[in-house]
Amino acid sequence: MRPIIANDNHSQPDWAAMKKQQISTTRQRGAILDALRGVVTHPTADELHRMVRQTMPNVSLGTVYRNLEIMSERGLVTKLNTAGPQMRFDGDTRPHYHVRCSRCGRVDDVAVEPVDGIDQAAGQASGYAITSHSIEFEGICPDCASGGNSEKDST
Amino acid sequence: MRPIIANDNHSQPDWAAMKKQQISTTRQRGAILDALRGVVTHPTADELHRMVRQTMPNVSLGTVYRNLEIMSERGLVTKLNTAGPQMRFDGDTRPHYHVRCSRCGRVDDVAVEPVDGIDQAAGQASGYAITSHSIEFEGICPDCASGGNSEKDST
DNA sequence: ATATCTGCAAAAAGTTTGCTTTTTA
DNA sequence: TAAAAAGCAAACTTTTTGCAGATAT
Repeated sequence: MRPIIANDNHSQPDWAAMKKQQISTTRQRGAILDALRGVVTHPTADELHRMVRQTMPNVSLGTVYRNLEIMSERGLVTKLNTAGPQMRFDGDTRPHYHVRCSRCGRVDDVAVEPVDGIDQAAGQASGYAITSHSIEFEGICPDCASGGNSEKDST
Repeated sequence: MRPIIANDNHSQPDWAAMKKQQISTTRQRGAILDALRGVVTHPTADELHRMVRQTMPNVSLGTVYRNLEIMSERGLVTKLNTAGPQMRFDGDTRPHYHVRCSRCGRVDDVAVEPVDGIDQAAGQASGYAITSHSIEFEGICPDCASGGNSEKDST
């Protein structure tokens, strides 16, 4: 069970990654990437906007969207296709699976080994040229299970 | 490879299923369920609306949404969490996986055996009480691969 | 008869876009 | 100083909702 640790002590944003991808290194972009990498959750654009605003109060939501888009194109972050009406983003671009709490909507990583050979089987069964797959588990998170929290309800 | 066949000759809508689920049997609801069961694709609400309108021209989009919602709650249809901005629906409620064409956005069934034991592994790894999982493959569909069509582009 | 449902239109929610000014290379 | 990006607001797309009239049990 490989722990997926958040990168919490940011002295400097990861300008190197941006330079390598040939996108300009703006303060906002740095802050957005930092915020996303600083959490193990999978925030929506709006949540990220609120996070970034704590240190940079007039970043606009449009900027957050634009940067998440460009950074996902360049492989610095990942767009998640989880259930629910909003896009979610992941600062960990290594392949891994996700689980969504059907009660509160929270999305966590699942550290199981990638299922092997399934892309090939799916290719044969469907006739598609498969490039990847994603798995989303659904269940009740520990917090919700322990009677605790009773947030959103996003089933 | 179990073929998933569409139910194309509808003499009568499936009133029995609705009665069993205690929801009233309206013409619109019957037509929507019929339309969805009549295709192997996974239409959006809007596509379904257009399909139903061919035989029932003043069904409203709101009615389509409301019925898909209630029928998915009662297990007559399934809401799909595929990538892309729109919800898609599936008239086949048996557990199975899906593949989405990254070029044209089309979504098909994938007849591979459900991966066994993975829910338990995910439960241990995450601490969630897992109830289910879904897999979405991504790739290029045969039509797009053969140079043919060049529709939406929904990557 | 009464509860449920429909059609319509307006409202919400989420995301994208146009434009002007500011920042980066 | 030319190209890219930010901020702001308006536009767009998809889904939900309120309400009056119609339909189902």
